[in-house]
Amino acid sequence: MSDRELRAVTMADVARHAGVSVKTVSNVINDYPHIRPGTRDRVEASIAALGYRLNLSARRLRTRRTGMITLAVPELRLPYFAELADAVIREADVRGLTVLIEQTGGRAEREREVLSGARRQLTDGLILSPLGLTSADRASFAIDTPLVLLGERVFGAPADHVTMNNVAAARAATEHLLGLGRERIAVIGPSATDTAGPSGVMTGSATLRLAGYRDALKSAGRAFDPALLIPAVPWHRSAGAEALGTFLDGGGQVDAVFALNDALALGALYALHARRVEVPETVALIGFDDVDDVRYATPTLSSVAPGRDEIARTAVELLHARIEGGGTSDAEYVRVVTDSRVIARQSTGTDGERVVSEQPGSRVPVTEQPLGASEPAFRV
Amino acid sequence: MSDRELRAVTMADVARHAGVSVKTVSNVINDYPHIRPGTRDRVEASIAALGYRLNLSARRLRTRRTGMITLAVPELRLPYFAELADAVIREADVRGLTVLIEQTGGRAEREREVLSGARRQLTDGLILSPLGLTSADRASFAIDTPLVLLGERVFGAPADHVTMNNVAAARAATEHLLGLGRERIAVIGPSATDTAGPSGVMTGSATLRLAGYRDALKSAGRAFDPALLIPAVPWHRSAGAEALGTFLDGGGQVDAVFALNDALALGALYALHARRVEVPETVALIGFDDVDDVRYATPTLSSVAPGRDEIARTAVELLHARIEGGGTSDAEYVRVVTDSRVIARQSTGTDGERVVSEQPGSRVPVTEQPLGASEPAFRV
DNA sequence: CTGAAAGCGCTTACAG
DNA sequence: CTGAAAGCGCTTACAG
Repeated sequence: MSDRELRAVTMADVARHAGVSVKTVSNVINDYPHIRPGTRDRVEASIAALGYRLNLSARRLRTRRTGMITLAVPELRLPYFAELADAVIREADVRGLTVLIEQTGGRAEREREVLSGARRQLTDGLILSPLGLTSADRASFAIDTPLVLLGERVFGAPADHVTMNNVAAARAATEHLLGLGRERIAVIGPSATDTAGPSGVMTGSATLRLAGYRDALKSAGRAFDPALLIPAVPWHRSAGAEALGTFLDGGGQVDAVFALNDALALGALYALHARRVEVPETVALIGFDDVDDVRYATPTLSSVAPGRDEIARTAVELLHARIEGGGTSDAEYVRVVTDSRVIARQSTGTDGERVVSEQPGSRVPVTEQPLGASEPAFRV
Repeated sequence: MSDRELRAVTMADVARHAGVSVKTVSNVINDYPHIRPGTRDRVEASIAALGYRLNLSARRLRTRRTGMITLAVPELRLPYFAELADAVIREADVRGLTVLIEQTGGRAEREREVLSGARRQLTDGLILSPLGLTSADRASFAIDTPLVLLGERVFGAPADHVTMNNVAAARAATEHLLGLGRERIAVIGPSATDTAGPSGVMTGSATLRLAGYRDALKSAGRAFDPALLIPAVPWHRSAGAEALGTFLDGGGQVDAVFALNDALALGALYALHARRVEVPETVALIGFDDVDDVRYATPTLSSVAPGRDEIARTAVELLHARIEGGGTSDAEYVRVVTDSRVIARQSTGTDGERVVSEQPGSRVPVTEQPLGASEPAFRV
């Protein structure tokens, strides 16, 4: 005999019981001002007495608001995204928003579904970290719900963007390795196409971080050696271990490794250990993301802290503002680049933890690109 | 000029456009049988032409179903829970359910909120992994929504349970260490109260796993030495590193460590490395949970695979059945114990990966406990 | 299959 | 503040 089968207690019941109008009950529940304390008490007593509970579906039908937002990430089991989700949930909580998490697996098809599928209307807005879709799919992002994009996969879409300071941070990470006197610095994580850079247009974390790496080499007067680029996809530990392992077993010689994310770095560390290569003595190693794990690796892993909490906070703030603002029709969007820091630990010869450098972010308005245009902002 | 401000396209509009009744449109959308193909095509063409989209809030108000379930875990950034959430989302997807994730931080107050707060009605049911609430709070679990409990913190609550095979698996893990000839096996993770066991009633992963450890010692004719219990709370890497570090620095002598979860084990590994203690030569180490990380630790970490995917699948299945069944009023609930396996890796002297033993699970009906009664099922 | 209509439980403009 | 009522967009029993 569950309550669910019975007629629900409604606001009208509460109003009758308390001897007030429905409007007053609604006012009490929604915390509107100008209610006499006595009236409020009476209503609250009636709510308790009748066991009344607000029906959220009814409210939503009326207000067209769900109070929820969606966070769509590739995979929750990747520590970076688990930590990001954690941070987004906390930030949303502060604003009274509830977070729905979608996993896309980094597949373009799932990302499109998240943007315009049936579930889209479960929430008032979307924070999406695309991996499968690219700038070429820009039209897919023109949806009539508030949208904030994360990462560097897509540019020129009609949405606010929050991105890491990839080029500057990668450059600083490379400079850190150069500062240790390392000469042959491998990069784990680019794919074959990143190394080429079709038409010079840069998108994707790999391409941007690679550009930072090349910047650093250039400034130091070092030659860029394509043989030191070690492709690895996806950016999981297993791929990092396999890629570096194969490289080393094939006679590859390096004295430092810049892994394009921490999962790859942890995999690389595993491959180095397995071959009895000393870290940092023989090979120095740095990752990117500064996930919790790196503090407990042996040796502890140097990494780039890309401002995960700032990303979460900014994304929720921007989305919330768009939701409150009511429309997504403004032709002007904002691109926020977060502050990042290079953090040295044992894997680059520092005991304990030391902030080696900081890369300030920025916040700039971006005028919507015509859908046909290419995005020239990030040419090398 | 966003669509959100305009009057929405409704089923009535579609019906008018297609020249059919609203009922027919509803039938098409809900995939009911007995619709002539021609009619279906006409309706679908009208839906496309008008850009119609079903209003989920309206449907929910009518059907009292949300199509969503809540998963409440302590923290998403703990790898075990990130992996569990990942698995639950996949299982729910298969059944057309969407998952809302709540983080409780393991705080009793937040857990109570999840059980009966305003957000409870956002979804049709709840999978909760309690950490703060105990069997003493059993009354809090008597809610009128379908509920599945995870873990071993709470017994006798009016809900289905899915738990790991803690005692048997911990016993097997300890036997694995004994089989290596280890004599002084420390346990990281119990709290002060677990070691005592008030009134002999056992709840909590720590107590159950500790019982398995003692079982194994007893069967092997070894004495139990309370000095080898190393308290560590919460079960994070940092706590594991600190706890074992302090123990070793205080002159503690061990040749093996059983960490009550993998995070503690990874922290312990860090503490051992920091003190140049060789693993597994000097100290063998095994964890519990078999999270992804342990495969990439150096050495790779032995662990207990507790059946995470089975837990996710079973929990979603049970919850789904309760939701479809409509009520939670049956006095009979089910307790599912999953199959587990002890997996040996380098930290216990195995190169590669080897399943050392398997512990079969079970599925038993449980009659609801009177709220006043104590739970005698798991006395030592 | 159709057609007309009730009702889910809110919020909110309206008249006082 | 009150009171009576419209309307959000569905689903579904009802009569055909």
